[in-house]
Amino acid sequence: MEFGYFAYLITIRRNLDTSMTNEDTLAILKKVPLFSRIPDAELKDLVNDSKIIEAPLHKVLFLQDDPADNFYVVINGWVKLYRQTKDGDEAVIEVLTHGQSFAEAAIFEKNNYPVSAECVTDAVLIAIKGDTFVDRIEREPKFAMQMLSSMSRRLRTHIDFIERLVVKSTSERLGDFLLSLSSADSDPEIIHLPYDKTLVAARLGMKPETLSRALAKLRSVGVETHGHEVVVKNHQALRDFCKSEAETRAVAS
Amino acid sequence: MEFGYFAYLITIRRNLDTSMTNEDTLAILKKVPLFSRIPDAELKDLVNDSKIIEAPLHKVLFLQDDPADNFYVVINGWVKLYRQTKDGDEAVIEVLTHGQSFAEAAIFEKNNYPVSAECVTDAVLIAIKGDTFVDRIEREPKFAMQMLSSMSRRLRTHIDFIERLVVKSTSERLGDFLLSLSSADSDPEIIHLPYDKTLVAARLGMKPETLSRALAKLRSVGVETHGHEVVVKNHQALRDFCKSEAETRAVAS
DNA sequence: AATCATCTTTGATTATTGTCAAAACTTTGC
DNA sequence: GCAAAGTTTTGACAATAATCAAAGATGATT
Repeated sequence: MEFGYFAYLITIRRNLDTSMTNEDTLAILKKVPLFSRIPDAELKDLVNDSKIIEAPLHKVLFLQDDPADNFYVVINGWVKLYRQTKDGDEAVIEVLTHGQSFAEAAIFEKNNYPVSAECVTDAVLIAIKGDTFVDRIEREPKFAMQMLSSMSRRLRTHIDFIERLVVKSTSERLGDFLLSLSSADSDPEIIHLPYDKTLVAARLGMKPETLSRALAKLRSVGVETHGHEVVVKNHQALRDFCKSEAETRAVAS
Repeated sequence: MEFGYFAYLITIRRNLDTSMTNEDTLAILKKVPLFSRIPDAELKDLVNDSKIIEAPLHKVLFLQDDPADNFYVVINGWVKLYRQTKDGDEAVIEVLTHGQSFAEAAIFEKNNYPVSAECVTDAVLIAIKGDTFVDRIEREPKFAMQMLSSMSRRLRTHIDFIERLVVKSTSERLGDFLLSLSSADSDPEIIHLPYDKTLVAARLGMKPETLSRALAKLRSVGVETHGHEVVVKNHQALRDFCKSEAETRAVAS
Protein backbone atom coordinates (compact mmCIF):
# COMPACT_ATOMS: atom_id res chain seq x y z
CA MET A 1 0.00 0.00 0.00
CA GLU A 2 2.83 2.40 0.81
CA PHE A 3 4.07 2.33 -2.78
CA GLY A 4 0.65 2.78 -4.27
CA TYR A 5 0.08 5.70 -2.01
CA PHE A 6 3.25 7.46 -3.02
CA ALA A 7 2.84 6.78 -6.71
CA TYR A 8 -0.56 8.29 -6.30
CA LEU A 9 0.81 11.35 -4.64
CA ILE A 10 3.20 11.96 -7.50
CA THR A 11 0.17 12.23 -9.73
CA ILE A 12 -1.37 14.66 -7.31
CA ARG A 13 1.71 16.81 -7.22
CA ARG A 14 1.76 17.05 -11.00
CA ASN A 15 -1.80 18.24 -10.88
CA LEU A 16 -0.99 20.83 -8.27
CA ASP A 17 1.66 22.31 -10.51
CA THR A 18 -1.03 23.20 -12.98
CA SER A 19 -4.27 23.36 -11.00
CA MET A 20 -6.44 20.98 -9.00
CA THR A 21 -9.78 19.89 -10.34
CA ASN A 22 -12.62 18.86 -8.06
CA GLU A 23 -12.21 15.30 -9.26
CA ASP A 24 -8.60 15.25 -8.12
CA THR A 25 -9.57 16.50 -4.69
CA LEU A 26 -12.33 13.92 -4.44
CA ALA A 27 -9.89 11.18 -5.34
CA ILE A 28 -7.57 12.33 -2.58
CA LEU A 29 -10.32 12.52 0.02
CA LYS A 30 -11.31 8.95 -0.76
CA LYS A 31 -7.82 7.79 0.12
CA VAL A 32 -7.95 9.39 3.57
CA PRO A 33 -8.94 6.88 6.25
CA LEU A 34 -11.14 9.45 7.94
CA PHE A 35 -13.32 9.62 4.83
CA SER A 36 -12.89 6.13 3.45
CA ARG A 37 -16.31 4.95 4.53
CA ILE A 38 -18.18 8.08 3.47
CA PRO A 39 -20.40 7.64 0.39
CA ASP A 40 -19.18 9.40 -2.78
CA ALA A 41 -22.17 11.67 -2.93
CA GLU A 42 -21.34 13.12 0.47
CA LEU A 43 -17.69 13.49 -0.33
CA LYS A 44 -18.51 15.45 -3.46
CA ASP A 45 -20.16 18.08 -1.30
CA LEU A 46 -17.20 18.13 0.98
CA VAL A 47 -14.90 19.05 -1.89
CA ASN A 48 -16.42 22.50 -1.95
CA ASP A 49 -15.25 23.11 1.60
CA SER A 50 -11.80 21.69 0.94
CA LYS A 51 -8.67 23.31 -0.28
CA ILE A 52 -5.44 21.58 -1.21
CA ILE A 53 -2.48 23.36 0.29
CA GLU A 54 1.12 23.04 -0.74
CA ALA A 55 3.13 24.22 2.21
CA PRO A 56 6.90 24.58 2.34
CA LEU A 57 9.19 23.52 5.16
CA HIS A 58 8.68 25.68 8.25
CA LYS A 59 5.32 26.96 7.07
CA VAL A 60 3.18 27.71 10.11
CA LEU A 61 -0.37 26.59 9.39
CA PHE A 62 -1.84 28.17 12.51
CA LEU A 63 -0.82 29.29 15.96
CA GLN A 64 -2.33 28.21 19.23
CA ASP A 65 -5.24 30.44 20.25
CA ASP A 66 -5.99 31.38 16.66
CA PRO A 67 -9.70 30.94 15.94
CA ALA A 68 -10.11 27.47 14.52
CA ASP A 69 -11.64 27.84 11.07
CA ASN A 70 -10.22 24.75 9.39
CA PHE A 71 -9.14 21.28 10.20
CA TYR A 72 -6.49 19.47 8.21
CA VAL A 73 -5.53 16.18 6.69
CA VAL A 74 -1.90 15.53 5.83
CA ILE A 75 -1.51 14.15 2.32
CA ASN A 76 2.25 14.20 2.16
CA GLY A 77 5.12 15.37 4.35
CA TRP A 78 5.27 15.89 8.09
CA VAL A 79 3.55 18.36 10.38
CA LYS A 80 4.40 19.10 13.97
CA LEU A 81 1.79 20.09 16.57
CA TYR A 82 3.26 21.95 19.49
CA ARG A 83 2.70 24.27 22.41
CA GLN A 84 4.94 27.19 23.10
CA THR A 85 5.33 29.00 26.41
CA LYS A 86 6.12 32.68 26.80
CA ASP A 87 9.73 32.00 27.69
CA GLY A 88 10.27 30.04 24.49
CA ASP A 89 9.99 26.51 25.78
CA GLU A 90 8.29 24.17 23.38
CA ALA A 91 6.32 20.99 23.97
CA VAL A 92 5.74 18.87 20.90
CA ILE A 93 2.40 17.13 21.19
CA GLU A 94 2.40 15.08 17.99
CA VAL A 95 4.16 14.76 14.66
CA LEU A 96 1.87 13.66 11.87
CA THR A 97 2.11 12.41 8.32
CA HIS A 98 0.04 11.17 5.39
CA GLY A 99 -3.46 10.05 6.13
CA GLN A 100 -3.56 11.66 9.54
CA SER A 101 -5.90 14.49 10.38
CA PHE A 102 -5.50 17.16 13.00
CA ALA A 103 -7.30 20.02 14.65
CA GLU A 104 -10.65 18.30 14.16
CA ALA A 105 -11.36 18.84 17.80
CA ALA A 106 -10.85 22.58 17.56
CA ILE A 107 -13.65 23.15 15.09
CA PHE A 108 -16.31 22.06 17.57
CA GLU A 109 -17.79 24.69 19.84
CA LYS A 110 -16.15 27.39 17.70
CA ASN A 111 -13.00 27.06 19.71
CA ASN A 112 -9.47 28.26 19.20
CA TYR A 113 -6.65 25.93 18.27
CA PRO A 114 -5.12 24.38 21.37
CA VAL A 115 -1.74 23.94 19.63
CA SER A 116 0.32 25.48 16.86
CA ALA A 117 1.02 23.55 13.65
CA GLU A 118 4.15 23.81 11.55
CA CYS A 119 5.38 21.84 8.56
CA VAL A 120 8.67 20.13 9.32
CA THR A 121 9.08 19.09 5.68
CA ASP A 122 7.54 20.42 2.51
CA ALA A 123 4.00 19.15 2.76
CA VAL A 124 0.71 18.76 0.98
CA LEU A 125 -2.46 19.07 3.02
CA ILE A 126 -6.19 19.35 2.70
CA ALA A 127 -7.75 22.14 4.70
CA ILE A 128 -11.42 21.59 5.39
CA LYS A 129 -13.65 24.47 6.38
CA GLY A 130 -14.84 23.91 9.93
CA ASP A 131 -18.28 25.48 10.15
CA THR A 132 -19.79 23.85 7.11
CA PHE A 133 -18.18 20.59 8.10
CA VAL A 134 -19.89 20.73 11.46
CA ASP A 135 -23.21 21.20 9.66
CA ARG A 136 -22.41 18.19 7.56
CA ILE A 137 -21.69 16.08 10.62
CA GLU A 138 -25.06 16.99 12.01
CA ARG A 139 -26.71 15.76 8.84
CA GLU A 140 -24.60 12.69 8.08
CA PRO A 141 -24.06 10.41 11.07
CA LYS A 142 -21.35 8.46 9.26
CA PHE A 143 -19.17 11.56 9.37
CA ALA A 144 -19.79 11.85 13.06
CA MET A 145 -18.87 8.24 13.72
CA GLN A 146 -15.68 8.51 11.69
CA MET A 147 -14.80 11.63 13.56
CA LEU A 148 -15.46 10.02 16.91
CA SER A 149 -13.29 7.05 15.98
CA SER A 150 -10.54 9.33 14.83
CA MET A 151 -10.69 11.36 18.00
CA SER A 152 -10.71 8.32 20.23
CA ARG A 153 -7.57 7.09 18.49
CA ARG A 154 -5.94 10.44 19.08
CA LEU A 155 -7.02 10.34 22.73
CA ARG A 156 -5.30 7.00 23.03
CA THR A 157 -2.02 8.27 21.62
CA HIS A 158 -2.10 11.12 24.11
CA ILE A 159 -2.72 8.73 26.97
CA ASP A 160 0.20 6.63 25.77
CA PHE A 161 2.39 9.70 25.67
CA ILE A 162 1.39 10.81 29.16
CA GLU A 163 2.04 7.37 30.55
CA ARG A 164 5.51 7.29 29.05
CA LEU A 165 6.39 10.75 30.27
CA VAL A 166 5.38 9.76 33.76
CA VAL A 167 6.76 6.25 34.15
CA LYS A 168 9.49 5.78 31.58
CA SER A 169 13.07 6.95 31.30
CA THR A 170 14.34 8.79 28.24
CA SER A 171 16.00 5.71 26.75
CA GLU A 172 12.91 3.61 27.34
CA ARG A 173 10.84 6.24 25.56
CA LEU A 174 13.30 6.23 22.70
CA GLY A 175 13.14 2.43 22.54
CA ASP A 176 9.35 2.56 22.39
CA PHE A 177 9.59 5.07 19.59
CA LEU A 178 11.97 2.92 17.57
CA LEU A 179 9.70 -0.08 18.03
CA SER A 180 6.75 1.98 16.88
CA LEU A 181 8.66 2.76 13.69
CA SER A 182 9.58 -0.86 13.20
CA SER A 183 7.73 -2.63 10.40
CA ALA A 184 9.43 -6.01 10.48
CA ASP A 185 10.13 -8.23 13.42
CA SER A 186 13.14 -9.99 11.95
CA ASP A 187 16.62 -9.12 13.18
CA PRO A 188 18.40 -7.06 12.10
CA GLU A 189 16.09 -4.31 10.89
CA ILE A 190 17.15 -0.97 9.49
CA ILE A 191 14.87 1.82 10.62
CA HIS A 192 14.93 5.17 8.94
CA LEU A 193 14.27 8.06 11.29
CA PRO A 194 11.51 10.05 9.64
CA TYR A 195 12.80 13.43 10.77
CA ASP A 196 15.60 15.31 12.52
CA LYS A 197 16.96 14.03 15.78
CA THR A 198 16.23 17.42 17.29
CA LEU A 199 12.58 16.87 16.47
CA VAL A 200 12.64 13.26 17.61
CA ALA A 201 13.97 14.51 20.93
CA ALA A 202 11.23 17.12 21.24
CA ARG A 203 8.60 14.60 20.18
CA LEU A 204 9.76 12.35 23.03
CA GLY A 205 9.86 15.18 25.55
CA MET A 206 13.61 15.42 25.98
CA LYS A 207 16.56 17.57 24.90
CA PRO A 208 18.72 16.66 21.88
CA GLU A 209 21.74 15.96 24.09
CA THR A 210 19.65 13.57 26.13
CA LEU A 211 18.47 11.81 22.98
CA SER A 212 22.07 11.34 21.93
CA ARG A 213 22.88 9.75 25.24
CA ALA A 214 19.72 7.65 25.23
CA LEU A 215 20.78 6.31 21.83
CA ALA A 216 24.19 5.50 23.29
CA LYS A 217 22.55 3.55 26.12
CA LEU A 218 20.55 1.51 23.64
CA ARG A 219 23.78 0.26 22.07
CA SER A 220 23.97 -2.26 24.91
CA VAL A 221 20.72 -3.86 23.67
CA GLY A 222 21.87 -3.99 20.07
CA VAL A 223 20.80 -0.65 18.63
CA GLU A 224 23.28 1.03 16.28
CA THR A 225 23.05 4.42 14.67
CA HIS A 226 24.47 5.74 11.42
CA GLY A 227 23.00 9.15 10.78
CA HIS A 228 19.31 8.75 10.15
CA GLU A 229 19.55 4.97 9.90
CA VAL A 230 19.07 3.01 13.09
CA VAL A 231 19.80 -0.70 13.13
CA VAL A 232 17.84 -2.83 15.58
CA LYS A 233 19.81 -6.03 15.96
CA ASN A 234 17.58 -7.70 18.51
CA HIS A 235 13.94 -6.73 18.70
CA GLN A 236 13.21 -8.83 21.72
CA ALA A 237 16.12 -7.39 23.68
CA LEU A 238 14.91 -3.90 22.86
CA ARG A 239 11.34 -4.75 23.84
CA ASP A 240 12.57 -6.20 27.12
CA PHE A 241 14.68 -3.13 27.77
CA CYS A 242 11.78 -0.72 27.47
CA LYS A 243 9.25 -3.10 29.02
CA SER A 244 7.31 -2.46 25.89
CA GLU A 245 3.75 -3.61 25.66
CA ALA A 246 2.48 -3.91 22.10
CA GLU A 247 2.90 -0.41 20.73
CA THR A 248 0.69 1.93 18.78
CA ARG A 249 2.36 2.88 15.54
CA ALA A 250 3.90 6.34 15.43
CA VAL A 251 3.47 6.51 11.70
CA ALA A 252 0.39 5.92 9.58
CA SER A 253 0.67 2.87 7.38
CA MET B 1 -25.26 25.86 41.31
CA GLU B 2 -22.95 23.77 43.47
CA PHE B 3 -25.44 23.75 46.32
CA GLY B 4 -28.38 22.88 44.14
CA TYR B 5 -26.43 20.07 42.70
CA PHE B 6 -25.54 18.60 46.04
CA ALA B 7 -29.00 19.00 47.51
CA TYR B 8 -30.18 17.19 44.46
CA LEU B 9 -27.75 14.38 45.00
CA ILE B 10 -29.00 13.85 48.50
CA THR B 11 -32.39 13.14 47.01
CA ILE B 12 -30.82 10.73 44.60
CA ARG B 13 -29.02 8.91 47.36
CA ARG B 14 -32.23 8.45 49.29
CA ASN B 15 -33.78 6.92 46.23
CA LEU B 16 -30.86 4.60 45.77
CA ASP B 17 -31.34 3.26 49.26
CA THR B 18 -34.71 1.98 48.22
CA SER B 19 -34.61 1.62 44.46
CA MET B 20 -34.25 3.88 41.44
CA THR B 21 -37.15 4.53 39.16
CA ASN B 22 -36.71 5.41 35.51
CA GLU B 23 -37.89 8.92 36.28
CA ASP B 24 -35.10 9.39 38.79
CA THR B 25 -32.52 8.24 36.30
CA LEU B 26 -33.95 10.55 33.66
CA ALA B 27 -33.77 13.48 36.06
CA ILE B 28 -30.12 12.71 36.72
CA LEU B 29 -29.24 12.40 33.06
CA LYS B 30 -30.77 15.80 32.39
CA LYS B 31 -28.36 17.35 34.88
CA VAL B 32 -25.30 15.94 33.12
CA PRO B 33 -23.73 18.49 30.77
CA LEU B 34 -23.14 15.83 28.17
CA PHE B 35 -26.89 15.28 27.88
CA SER B 36 -28.22 18.70 28.76
CA ARG B 37 -29.10 19.61 25.21
CA ILE B 38 -30.65 16.25 24.31
CA PRO B 39 -34.44 16.27 23.92
CA ASP B 40 -36.38 14.47 26.67
CA ALA B 41 -37.79 11.91 24.29
CA GLU B 42 -34.31 10.76 23.36
CA LEU B 43 -33.14 10.69 26.93
CA LYS B 44 -36.04 8.47 27.92
CA ASP B 45 -34.77 5.83 25.54
CA LEU B 46 -31.31 6.21 26.95
CA VAL B 47 -32.54 5.37 30.43
CA ASN B 48 -33.02 1.77 29.34
CA ASP B 49 -29.33 1.48 28.60
CA SER B 50 -28.32 3.18 31.81
CA LYS B 51 -27.64 1.82 35.22
CA ILE B 52 -27.01 3.79 38.38
CA ILE B 53 -24.06 2.40 40.27
CA GLU B 54 -23.18 3.01 43.88
CA ALA B 55 -19.52 2.20 44.18
CA PRO B 56 -17.49 2.21 47.37
CA LEU B 57 -14.04 3.65 47.85
CA HIS B 58 -11.40 1.63 45.97
CA LYS B 59 -13.98 -0.05 43.75
CA VAL B 60 -12.36 -0.81 40.41
CA LEU B 61 -14.87 -0.09 37.65
CA PHE B 62 -12.78 -1.61 34.89
CA LEU B 63 -9.18 -2.44 34.08
CA GLN B 64 -7.22 -1.32 31.08
CA ASP B 65 -7.57 -3.76 28.17
CA ASP B 66 -10.95 -4.97 29.41
CA PRO B 67 -13.45 -4.94 26.56
CA ALA B 68 -15.24 -1.60 26.73
CA ASP B 69 -18.92 -2.31 27.17
CA ASN B 70 -19.97 0.79 29.09
CA PHE B 71 -19.07 4.39 29.41
CA TYR B 72 -19.65 6.33 32.60
CA VAL B 73 -20.79 9.61 34.02
CA VAL B 74 -19.78 10.55 37.55
CA ILE B 75 -22.73 11.76 39.60
CA ASN B 76 -20.98 12.06 42.91
CA GLY B 77 -17.54 11.32 44.32
CA TRP B 78 -14.19 11.02 42.58
CA VAL B 79 -12.85 8.53 40.08
CA LYS B 80 -9.26 8.07 39.03
CA LEU B 81 -8.24 6.99 35.53
CA TYR B 82 -4.81 5.45 35.40
CA ARG B 83 -2.36 3.26 33.56
CA GLN B 84 -0.37 0.62 35.30
CA THR B 85 2.85 -0.98 34.08
CA LYS B 86 3.94 -4.53 34.75
CA ASP B 87 6.43 -3.45 37.39
CA GLY B 88 3.75 -1.65 39.36
CA ASP B 89 4.37 1.92 38.27
CA GLU B 90 1.24 3.95 37.90
CA ALA B 91 0.46 6.95 35.73
CA VAL B 92 -2.68 8.84 36.66
CA ILE B 93 -4.25 10.26 33.53
CA GLU B 94 -7.21 12.12 35.05
CA VAL B 95 -9.22 12.41 38.24
CA LEU B 96 -12.88 13.13 37.62
CA THR B 97 -15.93 14.20 39.56
CA HIS B 98 -19.60 15.07 39.23
CA GLY B 99 -20.84 15.87 35.77
CA GLN B 100 -17.79 14.46 34.03
CA SER B 101 -17.97 11.48 31.73
CA PHE B 102 -15.25 9.00 30.89
CA ALA B 103 -14.43 6.07 28.65
CA GLU B 104 -16.71 7.44 25.95
CA ALA B 105 -13.87 7.04 23.50
CA ALA B 106 -13.45 3.37 24.27
CA ILE B 107 -16.92 2.39 23.16
CA PHE B 108 -16.25 3.36 19.55
CA GLU B 109 -14.72 0.72 17.28
CA LYS B 110 -15.51 -1.93 19.90
CA ASN B 111 -12.23 -1.19 21.58
CA ASN B 112 -10.80 -2.06 24.94
CA TYR B 113 -10.42 0.47 27.71
CA PRO B 114 -7.15 2.35 27.38
CA VAL B 115 -7.01 3.00 31.14
CA SER B 116 -8.21 1.51 34.41
CA ALA B 117 -10.81 3.32 36.53
CA GLU B 118 -11.03 3.24 40.30
CA CYS B 119 -13.18 5.13 42.77
CA VAL B 120 -11.04 7.19 45.11
CA THR B 121 -14.06 8.06 47.27
CA ASP B 122 -17.43 6.42 47.63
CA ALA B 123 -19.11 7.34 44.38
CA VAL B 124 -22.34 7.32 42.43
CA LEU B 125 -22.13 6.82 38.68
CA ILE B 126 -24.23 6.16 35.65
CA ALA B 127 -23.02 3.36 33.44
CA ILE B 128 -24.32 3.57 29.89
CA LYS B 129 -24.30 0.56 27.63
CA GLY B 130 -21.89 1.21 24.77
CA ASP B 131 -23.26 -0.66 21.79
CA THR B 132 -26.80 0.62 21.93
CA PHE B 133 -25.46 4.09 22.63
CA VAL B 134 -23.41 3.97 19.47
CA ASP B 135 -26.56 3.07 17.55
CA ARG B 136 -28.27 6.02 19.14
CA ILE B 137 -25.50 8.37 18.08
CA GLU B 138 -25.88 7.21 14.53
CA ARG B 139 -29.56 8.09 14.64
CA GLU B 140 -29.45 11.29 16.69
CA PRO B 141 -26.83 13.79 15.49
CA LYS B 142 -27.22 15.89 18.64
CA PHE B 143 -25.73 13.04 20.64
CA ALA B 144 -22.84 12.90 18.25
CA MET B 145 -22.17 16.61 18.52
CA GLN B 146 -22.28 16.53 22.31
CA MET B 147 -19.94 13.62 22.28
CA LEU B 148 -17.56 15.35 19.92
CA SER B 149 -17.55 18.45 22.09
CA SER B 150 -16.95 16.41 25.18
CA MET B 151 -14.09 14.56 23.55
CA SER B 152 -12.47 17.68 22.24
CA ARG B 153 -12.53 19.13 25.75
CA ARG B 154 -10.89 15.99 27.05
CA LEU B 155 -8.29 16.20 24.28
CA ARG B 156 -7.48 19.69 25.44
CA THR B 157 -6.96 18.68 29.04
CA HIS B 158 -4.58 15.97 27.87
CA ILE B 159 -2.65 18.43 25.76
CA ASP B 160 -2.43 20.75 28.76
CA PHE B 161 -1.12 17.90 30.87
CA ILE B 162 1.48 16.89 28.31
CA GLU B 163 2.67 20.45 27.97
CA ARG B 164 3.12 20.77 31.71
CA LEU B 165 4.93 17.48 32.05
CA VAL B 166 7.35 18.57 29.35
CA VAL B 167 8.03 22.20 30.15
CA LYS B 168 7.14 22.78 33.79
CA SER B 169 8.81 21.93 37.07
CA THR B 170 7.01 20.05 39.81
CA SER B 171 6.26 23.19 41.83
CA GLU B 172 5.01 25.03 38.75
CA ARG B 173 2.70 22.12 38.02
CA LEU B 174 1.48 22.20 41.59
CA GLY B 175 0.91 25.95 41.33
CA ASP B 176 -1.11 25.47 38.15
CA PHE B 177 -3.16 22.84 39.93
CA LEU B 178 -3.91 25.10 42.87
CA LEU B 179 -4.93 27.90 40.53
CA SER B 180 -7.21 25.51 38.69
CA LEU B 181 -8.93 24.75 41.99
CA SER B 182 -9.20 28.42 42.85
CA SER B 183 -12.68 29.85 42.59
CA ALA B 184 -12.08 33.38 43.82
CA ASP B 185 -9.41 35.80 42.81
CA SER B 186 -9.31 37.74 46.06
CA ASP B 187 -6.42 37.26 48.49
CA PRO B 188 -6.28 35.32 50.66
CA GLU B 189 -8.21 32.30 49.43
CA ILE B 190 -8.60 29.02 51.23
CA ILE B 191 -8.52 26.09 48.84
CA HIS B 192 -9.63 22.67 49.91
CA LEU B 193 -7.66 19.85 48.30
CA PRO B 194 -10.29 17.55 46.84
CA TYR B 195 -8.37 14.35 47.57
CA ASP B 196 -5.30 12.85 49.19
CA LYS B 197 -1.92 14.40 48.64
CA THR B 198 -0.67 11.04 47.44
CA LEU B 199 -3.25 11.22 44.68
CA VAL B 200 -2.59 14.88 43.97
CA ALA B 201 1.05 13.94 43.49
CA ALA B 202 0.20 11.10 41.11
CA ARG B 203 -2.28 13.30 39.26
CA LEU B 204 0.55 15.80 38.69
CA GLY B 205 3.03 13.14 37.64
CA MET B 206 5.29 13.26 40.67
CA LYS B 207 6.03 11.35 43.88
CA PRO B 208 4.42 12.29 47.23
CA GLU B 209 7.78 13.38 48.65
CA THR B 210 8.28 15.65 45.70
CA LEU B 211 4.82 17.14 46.19
CA SER B 212 5.68 17.87 49.78
CA ARG B 213 8.80 19.70 48.70
CA ALA B 214 7.01 21.51 45.90
CA LEU B 215 4.51 22.74 48.46
CA ALA B 216 7.40 23.94 50.62
CA LYS B 217 8.82 25.88 47.68
CA LEU B 218 5.50 27.61 47.11
CA ARG B 219 5.65 29.05 50.60
CA SER B 220 7.96 31.72 49.20
CA VAL B 221 5.12 32.94 46.95
CA GLY B 222 2.60 33.00 49.76
CA VAL B 223 1.13 29.50 49.77
CA GLU B 224 0.51 27.95 53.16
CA THR B 225 -0.69 24.45 53.95
CA HIS B 226 -2.67 23.13 56.89
CA GLY B 227 -3.64 19.56 56.15
CA HIS B 228 -6.07 19.57 53.26
CA GLU B 229 -6.51 23.34 53.40
CA VAL B 230 -4.18 25.41 51.27
CA VAL B 231 -4.11 29.19 51.67
CA VAL B 232 -3.17 31.24 48.63
CA LYS B 233 -2.16 34.63 49.98
CA ASN B 234 -1.24 36.21 46.67
CA HIS B 235 -2.82 34.93 43.51
CA GLN B 236 -0.78 37.13 41.23
CA ALA B 237 2.50 36.06 42.81
CA LEU B 238 1.50 32.43 42.36
CA ARG B 239 0.46 33.00 38.76
CA ASP B 240 3.76 34.71 38.05
CA PHE B 241 5.66 31.91 39.70
CA CYS B 242 4.16 29.23 37.48
CA LYS B 243 4.02 31.42 34.37
CA SER B 244 0.39 30.47 34.33
CA GLU B 245 -1.72 31.25 31.33
CA ALA B 246 -5.44 31.22 32.00
CA GLU B 247 -6.08 27.74 33.28
CA THR B 248 -8.63 25.09 32.51
CA ARG B 249 -10.49 24.15 35.67
CA ALA B 250 -9.47 20.83 37.20
CA VAL B 251 -12.92 20.41 38.71
CA ALA B 252 -16.30 20.59 37.06
CA SER B 253 -18.35 23.54 38.23
C1' DA C 1 36.62 21.10 -3.09
C1' DA C 2 35.99 24.76 0.32
C1' DT C 3 32.83 27.28 3.11
C1' DC C 4 29.04 28.05 5.91
C1' DA C 5 25.27 26.71 8.45
C1' DT C 6 23.04 23.29 10.82
C1' DC C 7 22.76 19.07 13.33
C1' DT C 8 24.73 15.79 16.50
C1' DT C 9 27.74 14.10 19.91
C1' DT C 10 30.71 14.46 23.97
C1' DG C 11 32.39 16.31 28.30
C1' DA C 12 31.96 18.64 32.62
C1' DT C 13 28.80 20.36 35.72
C1' DT C 14 24.41 21.51 37.90
C1' DA C 15 19.63 21.08 38.90
C1' DT C 16 15.80 18.37 39.57
C1' DT C 17 13.42 14.54 40.93
C1' DG C 18 13.33 9.93 42.80
C1' DT C 19 14.52 6.50 46.49
C1' DC C 20 14.76 4.74 50.97
C1' DA C 21 14.29 5.27 55.77
C1' DA C 22 12.61 7.36 59.69
C1' DA C 23 9.95 10.65 62.19
C1' DA C 24 5.77 13.42 62.77
C1' DC C 25 1.23 13.99 62.07
C1' DT C 26 -3.88 12.42 61.17
C1' DT C 27 -7.59 9.55 61.22
C1' DT C 28 -10.27 5.69 62.58
C1' DG C 29 -12.01 2.19 65.36
C1' DC C 30 -12.31 0.43 69.70
C1' DG D 1 -8.47 8.62 74.89
C1' DC D 2 -5.39 5.15 72.97
C1' DA D 3 -3.61 2.09 69.77
C1' DA D 4 -3.16 0.97 65.01
C1' DA D 5 -3.15 2.16 60.41
C1' DG D 6 -2.48 5.28 57.13
C1' DT D 7 -0.60 9.89 55.39
C1' DT D 8 2.67 13.43 55.08
C1' DT D 9 7.01 15.50 55.90
C1' DT D 10 12.01 15.55 56.46
C1' DG D 11 16.66 13.99 55.76
C1' DA D 12 20.49 11.86 53.36
C1' DC D 13 21.64 10.15 49.15
C1' DA D 14 21.40 8.41 44.24
C1' DA D 15 19.85 8.64 39.67
C1' DT D 16 18.30 11.11 35.88
C1' DA D 17 18.08 14.72 32.80
C1' DA D 18 19.19 19.62 31.73
C1' DT D 19 22.62 23.11 30.83
C1' DC D 20 26.57 25.13 28.84
C1' DA D 21 30.46 24.82 26.04
C1' DA D 22 33.09 22.88 22.58
C1' DA D 23 34.22 19.68 19.07
C1' DG D 24 32.76 16.63 15.21
C1' DA D 25 29.66 15.51 11.48
C1' DT D 26 26.82 16.34 7.78
C1' DG D 27 24.80 18.78 4.01
C1' DA D 28 23.91 22.48 1.03
C1' DT D 29 25.92 26.26 -1.77
C1' DT D 30 29.10 28.31 -4.20
